[in-house]
Amino acid sequence: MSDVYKALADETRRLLLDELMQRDEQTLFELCTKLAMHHDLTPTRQAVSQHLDVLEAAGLVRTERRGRYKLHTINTAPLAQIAERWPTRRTRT
Amino acid sequence: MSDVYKALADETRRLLLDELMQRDEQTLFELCTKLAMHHDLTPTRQAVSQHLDVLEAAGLVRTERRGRYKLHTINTAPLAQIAERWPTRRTRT
DNA sequence: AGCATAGGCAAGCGTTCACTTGCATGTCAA
DNA sequence: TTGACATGCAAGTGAACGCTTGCCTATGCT
Repeated sequence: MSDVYKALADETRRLLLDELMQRDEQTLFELCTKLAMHHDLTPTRQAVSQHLDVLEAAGLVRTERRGRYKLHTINTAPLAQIAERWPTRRTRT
Repeated sequence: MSDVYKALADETRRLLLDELMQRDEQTLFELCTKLAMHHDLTPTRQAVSQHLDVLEAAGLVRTERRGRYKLHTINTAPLAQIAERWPTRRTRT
């Protein structure tokens, strides 16, 4: 779980998760394009690739090779555990 | 919210939140002691103080001065927003 | 085969971060 | 008032981080 928190610390990685929420199974180039179009971010392809590596190592992204394409899919499971660790205590009634 | 994610990136800060979940209104020294007792961590007082500053800046900790004591209390509200940003999609039925 | 496309590897660079050290401020009790 | 206690401020250091650059591998199409 330590890797999950570190993965979320970067804004670009959070935006990548946002884009994957919109649609699963996106390639590196698709995600690069959307960062530029939706968020005016123009990091290099390698930078985005490294971000995706971090997300995958944290278990937040699953990948699948299909021919020369590598498809990325979000996995929200680790995120649910964050809210569970520090649950909002019930207001005394 | 960006500060919230960065605040959570450090393990010591997450443990501080854990301790504040156990009991609110703890002083800097109390938290230092608990890090040592419960987690075998012995950072200096200043290091812990800086961590608490980060947590406060992120809105995850509220403080109140009472005489020479500064009491720290957790605020879980920002944490709930994390799970809301990337909700687990319902499995197709 | 030849070429374009999609992605991978690795070194280098500047910044941020966590931490320590040293000193200063403020509060309370005797 | 004096001393002990709780906290604050600031500079310095080493490591981690995000990013770029340059080159390499692999797949698919004509």
